Amino acid sequence: MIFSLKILLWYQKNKRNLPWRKTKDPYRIWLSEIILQQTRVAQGLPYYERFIERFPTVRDLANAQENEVLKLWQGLGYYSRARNLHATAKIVVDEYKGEFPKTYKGLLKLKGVGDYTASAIASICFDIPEPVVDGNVYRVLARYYGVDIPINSSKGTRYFKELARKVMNTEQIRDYNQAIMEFGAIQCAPKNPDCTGCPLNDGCLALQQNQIGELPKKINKTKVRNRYFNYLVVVDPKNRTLLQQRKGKGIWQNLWEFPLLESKEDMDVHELERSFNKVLAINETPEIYHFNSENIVHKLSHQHLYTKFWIIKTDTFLKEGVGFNELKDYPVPVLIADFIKTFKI
DNA sequence: AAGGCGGGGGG
DNA sequence: CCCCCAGCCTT
Repeated sequence: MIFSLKILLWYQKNKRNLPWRKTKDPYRIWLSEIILQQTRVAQGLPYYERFIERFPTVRDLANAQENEVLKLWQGLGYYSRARNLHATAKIVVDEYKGEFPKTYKGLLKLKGVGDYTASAIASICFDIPEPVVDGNVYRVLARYYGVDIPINSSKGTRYFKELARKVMNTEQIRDYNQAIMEFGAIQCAPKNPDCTGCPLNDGCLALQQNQIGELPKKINKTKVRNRYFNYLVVVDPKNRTLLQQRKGKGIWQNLWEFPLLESKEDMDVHELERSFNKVLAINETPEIYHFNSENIVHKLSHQHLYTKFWIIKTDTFLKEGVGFNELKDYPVPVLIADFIKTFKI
């Protein structure tokens, strides 16, 4: 039996029951694919349910405020996905009469939709024979066909897309694309895959050559940057605080946080007393103490954030202040959300 | 071609 | 602790 039929057969027996497998609605498929970018099914699933509940149609999503979309996305990471999701919903409603493009090329024009996502939507919704190549597919193909070209090189990108196209099942592309991903996620897992019980073990080159642990190959290039964050949690006489929205280029764009003083190295209370007014417009000398004496280390894949929260009690009434009980409405990074959970005035 | 962008779970 | 996840965008 050929590769694609074995994959399809395995899928029939082993596929999980997932909500986006019950529909061909482009809106729902698109939403599920954006959520699942670089995200495990288990983590994305509750977000998908909440998005569908709150935004049953693309028009509902387009009519929302970005803050609400980001709030619903909070905790899922890669927030450009949420911003692009919202922007694309508006474009689909305003410029495409509420209908998603029905071709691979048309889909590719949407913000936040790249080669993988366009292929997924095209094949699942419109039966277009375009192969998906995600992390799972890279792994399955690299192992089964014994390919040691790095998957994150430009040569690898081209090679695996071509290979995927060559071995796909065009008649059942909708099931096949989901099948090979599901196979990679469950049977051909990244670590300690169950090769003994695998229905494709007889033809698997990596298994024959004892290369399961070495494939797929990847060029490692993650460099971690250390940063020191001092969050200034102002408390005024009416128990209000200051919150601001992150703008510009870096992490957490358009999410909210307390006024931030970033430093080259760890700061103590004396340094903070000297420099807090670079960020805050407070005239008197407030009472300042730290919430955590040891840095809270928040680890992103590419940055380690050594963080202190400073409580600043001021006599000044904050005109733009936000009540602590209103913080729950603002989309914030997990780092801030964790602080809010544990901080009691 | 390379770098930036989150957060969580598993081994 | 390291790796990887239904990737995409900018430079």
